[in-house]
Amino acid sequence: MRIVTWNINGIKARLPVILTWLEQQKPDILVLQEIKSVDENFPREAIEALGYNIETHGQKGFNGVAILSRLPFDEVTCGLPGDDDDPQARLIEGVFSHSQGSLRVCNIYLPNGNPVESEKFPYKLNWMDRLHAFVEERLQLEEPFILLGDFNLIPEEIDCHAPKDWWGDALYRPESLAKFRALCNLGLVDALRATTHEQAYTFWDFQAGAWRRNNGIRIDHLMLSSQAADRLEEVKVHKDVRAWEKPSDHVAVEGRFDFQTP
DNA sequence: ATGCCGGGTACGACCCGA
Repeated sequence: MRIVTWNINGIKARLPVILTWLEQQKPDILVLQEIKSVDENFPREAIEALGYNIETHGQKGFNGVAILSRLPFDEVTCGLPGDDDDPQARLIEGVFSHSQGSLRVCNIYLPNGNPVESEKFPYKLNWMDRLHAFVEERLQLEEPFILLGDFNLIPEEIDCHAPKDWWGDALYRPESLAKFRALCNLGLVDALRATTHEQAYTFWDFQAGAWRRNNGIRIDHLMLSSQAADRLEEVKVHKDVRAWEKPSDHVAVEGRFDFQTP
């Protein structure tokens, strides 16, 4: 089973790229961040025509997440618990069946948090506290669980081109990384780092020739419960899509697992 | 380089992203 995360930076602007890529790659599950669309305007028909079930959790203008799946959804959860007044659409989770049981796939768009002096940074840290509590509960289920998406976190020096330039940014500073490590220490495995020690960026800024100069960062992750990590076969960063016409600034990151569909 | 590009809203010019 192939499960992919991709921050597509606007579903409307990216639809041709997504459709072409889905036809080529045919992943079992594709989770999207930054759909920047309300649920009613999500282009369902074109994607359903390729054989996908769709669940969205959108909002007007910004953020928004979605799950596309060849498998039927057994359950869907929208929104991160812990603050009923939070209007930002940043989490959607689906539960699916495989031949040995269930698989829980939780798609997140973790807040960026910049600028650090603004209210956006404490929002990020608070969101991570809420995520920690949520994941702690999920792991108690002791089932295959995949937490994936745009984490807006650079885990280590190797995951950015110029660590000294990034240090202090909301994506790479002590408070953010301490919470990320605490999350990992609940028992989540970073799928890419479990399979390679090589540098593997997932984002290159549109500006300043970042792609041409390979000035990238790794912030899109698949984090696995032990029950999911035991089934991990391969991780692939679909770097080629960054060079397509009208690309997103992020690329797709795929985990291949040996779950068999019923 | 505290926004150079690119997408959003909405139709002029800001907001937002990493």
